[in-house]
Amino acid sequence: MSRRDRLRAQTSAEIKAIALKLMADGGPDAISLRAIAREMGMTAGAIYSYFATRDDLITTLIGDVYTSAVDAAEAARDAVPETEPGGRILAWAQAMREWALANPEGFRLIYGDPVPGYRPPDGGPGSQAEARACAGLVGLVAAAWPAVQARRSGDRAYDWADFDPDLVAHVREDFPDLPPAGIAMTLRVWGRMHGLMALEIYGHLRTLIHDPADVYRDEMHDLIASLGLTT
Amino acid sequence: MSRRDRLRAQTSAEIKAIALKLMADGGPDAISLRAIAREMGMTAGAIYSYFATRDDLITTLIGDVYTSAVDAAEAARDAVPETEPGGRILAWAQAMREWALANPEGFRLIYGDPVPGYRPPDGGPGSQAEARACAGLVGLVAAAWPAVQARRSGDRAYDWADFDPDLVAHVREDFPDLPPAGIAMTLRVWGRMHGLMALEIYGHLRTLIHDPADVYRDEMHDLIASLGLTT
DNA sequence: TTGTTCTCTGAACGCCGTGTAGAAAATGAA
DNA sequence: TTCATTTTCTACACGGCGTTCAGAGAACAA
Repeated sequence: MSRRDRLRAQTSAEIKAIALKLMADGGPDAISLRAIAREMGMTAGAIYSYFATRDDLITTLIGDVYTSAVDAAEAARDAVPETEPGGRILAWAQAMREWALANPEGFRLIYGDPVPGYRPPDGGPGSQAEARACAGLVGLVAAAWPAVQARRSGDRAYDWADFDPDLVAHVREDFPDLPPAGIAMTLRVWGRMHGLMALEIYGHLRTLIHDPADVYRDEMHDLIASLGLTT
Repeated sequence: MSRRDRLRAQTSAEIKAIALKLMADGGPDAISLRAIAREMGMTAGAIYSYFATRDDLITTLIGDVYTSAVDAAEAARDAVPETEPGGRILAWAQAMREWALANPEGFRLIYGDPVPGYRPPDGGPGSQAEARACAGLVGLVAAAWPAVQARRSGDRAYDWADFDPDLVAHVREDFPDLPPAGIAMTLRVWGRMHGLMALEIYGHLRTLIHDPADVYRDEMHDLIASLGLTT
């Protein structure tokens, strides 16, 4: 790695760091090439030596931010022994919510419209982080599957063909005992964790309840119970 | 209502209609005063005779769009007899999802970051429509409350003081038998309906599952069952 | 040293929201 | 009808944005 490469990596990291700072201060909309360049004592055009377009920069940021969120969730999950699948789910859920509250703009970046006009590319670093998050959730559901199976009833019969082939391949390799319905259940779990979190971050609960933490905790306990687990 | 007032109302309606069309075509970001004026054969400044600022227009649009969503949900709910509280919940949920799929940009407008830099005012028409939606959900939960109460356990003890005074006043007037925990349960129901919908609209399920409809239906059936109801 | 590659500037283009000054039109009273 | 008032709209300006492009200058490899 030559000196030039080092400088390049350093500048690239500085661009991303300033972008994150701007986002933390003024929301995702505050990420503008001109503002970043201003902060760095450069002109906006110079950034095009590092990122082909603004959306490229956003895509990279989404990957970084998403990765940090999943890191936090995985760490919290792994702090609970595997013998407590319910506790691991709760830990994951709470870690995600706490991360979201600490990084609301990051949450918007990942799960909302990141920035005016941005459209996520297929297979970007954001997708990779999302795949990691999805894999983590599948693992949590797989660990609970024996309990889940005992109470499931009335759900639609799912087939591997209902899901993305890549996802199916990973799941069947890592969790050979999990049937297609396990993926469907994973998506439901994800949705259930996401719902109250999204409403809270986007301010829809703020005017209704003083502290949504208890409601979220109750909901997660009910989720775990509905999977046939205990905490 | 004078001729001038009529013309004014008509122009105002045209501005909103064009804004909605632009939004449907190119997403919420496509709503720009200049684009609207261009479409109307006017200059951007003229719009300031009708809306003090762009955010004012957005606020009005949010109110309209939210109202149309709640109208759809209420109509679907009322098509199911009151003797089937579970069916009414399902109808509401399905109507909401179908509305969201038919108006994804509207969903983003209501539940996401509507437009760069926009911050919702307190007590705007959006809040009113949200209050209607909230009231509808409280009603659904209140109708199910006897069944819910029989299965609830382990939840935190809630107090009226935990919630917004206005909301509490309305609830206690309309549903005198509903305890504070009923509001908490309503928020949980809302979150549960919202989660998968938000993930789907923002494209996070698209790459994982071909048709999220079944997963959403299963989740809503489980929600209804968890309230002690049947469908 | 020379030739190449990379980085950055500065200016330009066309978008945007927002103001302001003044023209033009509609209105209501005399 | 005439005139003053109110409302609506244009024209222009300001600063912001992403993006492109020619060219200056520095860093590199030979």
